[in-house]
Amino acid sequence: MGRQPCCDKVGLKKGPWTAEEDKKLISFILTNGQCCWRAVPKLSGLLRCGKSCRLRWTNYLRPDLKRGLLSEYEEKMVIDLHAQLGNRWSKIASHLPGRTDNEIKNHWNTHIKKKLKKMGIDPVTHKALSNATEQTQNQPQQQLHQPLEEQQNQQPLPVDFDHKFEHEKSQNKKPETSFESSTITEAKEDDKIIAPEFETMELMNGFCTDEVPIIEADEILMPCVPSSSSTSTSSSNSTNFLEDLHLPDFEWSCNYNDNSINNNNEDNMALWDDEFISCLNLLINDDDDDDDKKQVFDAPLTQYPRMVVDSESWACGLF
DNA sequence: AAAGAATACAACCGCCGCTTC
DNA sequence: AGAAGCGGCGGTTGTATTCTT
Repeated sequence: MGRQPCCDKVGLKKGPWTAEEDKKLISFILTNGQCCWRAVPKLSGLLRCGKSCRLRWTNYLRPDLKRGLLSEYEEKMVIDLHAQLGNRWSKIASHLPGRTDNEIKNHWNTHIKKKLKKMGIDPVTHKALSNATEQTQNQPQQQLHQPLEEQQNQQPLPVDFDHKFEHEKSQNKKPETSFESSTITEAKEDDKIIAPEFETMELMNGFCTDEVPIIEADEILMPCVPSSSSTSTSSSNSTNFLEDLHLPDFEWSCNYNDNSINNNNEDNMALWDDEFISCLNLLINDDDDDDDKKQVFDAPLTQYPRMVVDSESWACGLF
């Protein structure tokens, strides 16, 4: 006998989330933390299944998400990680703070794939397209989940490491991957840090940087001030109301993923600062007359003991 | 200006491994 | 021990937006 079903699937709402639903979900999670997703819809009054709530939160509502296009640096990270991990988007995403697997997957399918093809690189094998095309055309589905071991035998084409990224790397806080010690053979296990090897990559010189707006590092890691450069062109009526409200962007700790240092939580994230909280107040209280919701975020942060605000916990989806 | 095509991305679906009972 | 649920993941789809003609 297993557990109770997560939700009876009758009468559940599907499709795009409304601002009202978002508010409910945010309010619930900020006051209760992420407990079991099964319980979230019932307790928060949402007519969604827990899975849908989790997805909405992790892919869209989480305050630690970066918005906008992936920077060139991030894009190269993705390419290199993809060369090593294949379509394991969540693993790839775990190396890119503030990015979700869904976002990376979408970006890969819409931008990077095309770029690589344009550059003559097969996006699946990361080898020169002339050979790889024939291969993939003959065996179209085969390598989507190519095992790591196999990929290690098919090293990606060498790509030059653009000096621009040296700069971006230094600006972009310390990446959790170590570029210096990187070789593909170091990628022993999925969960170990897998280091890109940009130093030896030369093909990236052909990267069409003019096709993609370059986001400078200081645009990616904004200080915690309301963003005036939201990428949203359609404001107001969408479910994208978080952007409309110009919630503060989010700054990762320099020592993201550095367990030895992360014990000291309070310095790690500037997320829950006063400004963010006041934005949330706006978010929750802006249009309803539901008085008992008001002041939810007026209280000091210490009243939310379940929220551990270090970046690692956020990254792990834990409170 | 309008229509059709292309693009971007949020959300869903289904599978899988782990956990619970 | 094994049936069944849960959470997470990757693939796919639907739709809104942007671009092109």
